[in-house]
Amino acid sequence: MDNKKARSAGGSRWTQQRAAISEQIEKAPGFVSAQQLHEELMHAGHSIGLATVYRNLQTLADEGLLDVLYSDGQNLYRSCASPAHHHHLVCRQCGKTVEVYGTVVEDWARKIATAEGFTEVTHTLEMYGLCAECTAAANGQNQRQE
Amino acid sequence: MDNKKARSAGGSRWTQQRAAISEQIEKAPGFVSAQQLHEELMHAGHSIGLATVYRNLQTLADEGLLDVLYSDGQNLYRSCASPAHHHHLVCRQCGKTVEVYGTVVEDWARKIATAEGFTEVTHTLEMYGLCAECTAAANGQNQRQE
DNA sequence: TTGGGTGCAAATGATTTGCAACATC
DNA sequence: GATGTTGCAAATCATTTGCACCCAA
Repeated sequence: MDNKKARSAGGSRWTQQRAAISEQIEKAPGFVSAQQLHEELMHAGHSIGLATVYRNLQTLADEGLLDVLYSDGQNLYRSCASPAHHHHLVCRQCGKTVEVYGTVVEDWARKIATAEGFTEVTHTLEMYGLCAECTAAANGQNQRQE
Repeated sequence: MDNKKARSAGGSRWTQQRAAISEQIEKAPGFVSAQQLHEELMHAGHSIGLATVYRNLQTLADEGLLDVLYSDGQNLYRSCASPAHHHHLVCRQCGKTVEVYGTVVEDWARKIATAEGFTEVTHTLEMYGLCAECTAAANGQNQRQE
């Protein structure tokens, strides 16, 4: 659960700061930005430099312990529960996130890429929508908002 | 072909600058950054402000005439040939881009999202890899570079 | 001990914005 | 002629970095 240290790569040390960051991001319900996380950490009583948060977030992401998402001009991070490759279905309205597993996309991507002669293929896939609650809310208040 | 004006939304004017930008980006072989495009325009003899390039790129993208891609801390734009939804397979090395069509991902995404109760689903999918040439080049020079 | 980690503040770099001059409709 | 657009420069803002000090191994 919180024993991320074991999963950490060899080259990096397990400091208090990293522990705090790692812990805090797991509490977050969805994706959070570095700044957001830093603020939360400060409120939680920790005293960590913003740069340290950035540095660790990057390191943790590199080690595969975090998922990264780019949105609105900034990177958002999220604790990555499973080491398995997966995607996200994020609610545009409330931010609710569902982790989606499945090899359909992977297989398809690999097939297409191979057909084109590409190797070392990776991909990024994110899905956005309105979750059930937000859809209901939207319909209840106004037919269409744009 | 180059009659993008017709496709332009009603609220925006078709200025020389927008025409130049629109034209230049169509010549680009792959994705280009705003700065890159601006530089090319200057070289091509046009005198356009960087801000104008940014503004137009955004507008054009909003109108669906351009594809946007975020990579390496900046947005990259590319002329969107077909109005049809498609994805890209980009070579990490040389930037060669292949447009990929197919409904596999779309169908899958819609199915998953619906199952989770989401509506108004959209998604982003980009694929990266090494194209045939770059793969060959990489193998020829060194077994593995990292 | 000792090299990686941290904190701070300054630096960077892409993108945005205020505002007066200007072109398009 | 009115209004959206352009240009420039200054302003933002997320992220990075230099460097002296500190701590985990």
